[in-house]
Amino acid sequence: MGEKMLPRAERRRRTEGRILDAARKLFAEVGYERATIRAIARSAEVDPALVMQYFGSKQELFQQAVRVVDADAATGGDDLVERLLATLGVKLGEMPRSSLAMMRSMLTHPEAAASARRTLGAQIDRLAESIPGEDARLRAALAMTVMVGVTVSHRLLELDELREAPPEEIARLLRPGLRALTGPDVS
Amino acid sequence: MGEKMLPRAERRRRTEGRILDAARKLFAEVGYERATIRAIARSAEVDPALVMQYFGSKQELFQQAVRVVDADAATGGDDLVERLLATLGVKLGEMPRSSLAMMRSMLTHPEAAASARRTLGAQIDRLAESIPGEDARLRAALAMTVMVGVTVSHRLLELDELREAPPEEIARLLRPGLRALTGPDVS
DNA sequence: TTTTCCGTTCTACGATTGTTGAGTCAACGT
DNA sequence: ACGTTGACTCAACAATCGTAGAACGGAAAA
Repeated sequence: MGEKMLPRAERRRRTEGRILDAARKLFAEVGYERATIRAIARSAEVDPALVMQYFGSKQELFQQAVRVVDADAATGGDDLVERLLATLGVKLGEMPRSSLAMMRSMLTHPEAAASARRTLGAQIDRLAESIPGEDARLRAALAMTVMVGVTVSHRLLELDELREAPPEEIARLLRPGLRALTGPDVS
Repeated sequence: MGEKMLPRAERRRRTEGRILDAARKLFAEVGYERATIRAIARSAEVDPALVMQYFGSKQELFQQAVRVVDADAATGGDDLVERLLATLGVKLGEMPRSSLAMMRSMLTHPEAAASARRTLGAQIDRLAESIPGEDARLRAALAMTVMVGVTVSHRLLELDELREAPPEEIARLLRPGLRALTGPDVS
């Protein structure tokens, strides 16, 4: 029908991509445990066994699905706080599926938790470099904590109050607090 | 050995309590899906079938386990922000097991998510009454969002940076941001 | 005591899960 | 043209899950 005959390598790349996309979608929607390999395969229009053959195990499929390209330094020129708000996706309402997949599972799946701690740790390190004072790391951690809270509440819990509000409004209200955290002066 | 002969009603109450405690413990530690009825029963030193007989289903057991007494207005005299920080348990490092159980599962278990939304919504309502301005609800929601972030990162993800920090320090750094959110003046 | 009740356990069912190995068929190298 | 590779499917296994029903045994009621 719609699928023409393609060279083997190309065809493989595409199905592998379809599987990864379906995996990211389902992991992000229902988390690691409830995202069945069978459901993922069905969503990718593929036999469940193929998923195993390509990725070895559900565990490895998950790891590959949440592996991030880590290219969020795109908006690098801006202010520190502005970069945070942009990364949060609060301005555009968008966010990479892989990150959502990781966050959805981080409370119930040990490997996802480890992955989340690693990612958060790295961002805390990077953030702490731009913060003066001895408690730079703690401040950075708390800033990331705010990001986690907003993302979880907005994107995963889908709290009405946040979904209804315009992104710029959220960013505007969050700004002072983040400045107080990352800035040098605290009462 | 240690268990004396007790009147039937009393004995029932105790085992039921043991089951609920074990359920709260496991739900809080590994979340709804991974907290097996068999594991809960083993932790309560009881046969799995008994759990079913008492609570009907795993779903009902969970609901009863996370049902909160909602008595956190104890520290009612304090300031608004101080009450928030106290409720967060950031000062004492404690938090009710039932709340942790609910939060652990809220991203992957639909009913837990609904329960979390309900609880958060109620607290947002209560908080919004003390906040002036038209965006009171959004401000209240964002304040709760911060609480969610800190709790998730600290108590559930067990982020090193937060675990190592003294609670008062965390409260001190969070205060300005929460004041900016709940207070009347924003830049 | 005898009989009824009920806290508790034993055993098992059916469904679903991750995972495996044999099999099919078209695309490839020669 | 031909044998081989590799993408892909079929069917099944073992384990684990929530759950149901029958049975035991001691406490309560008669």
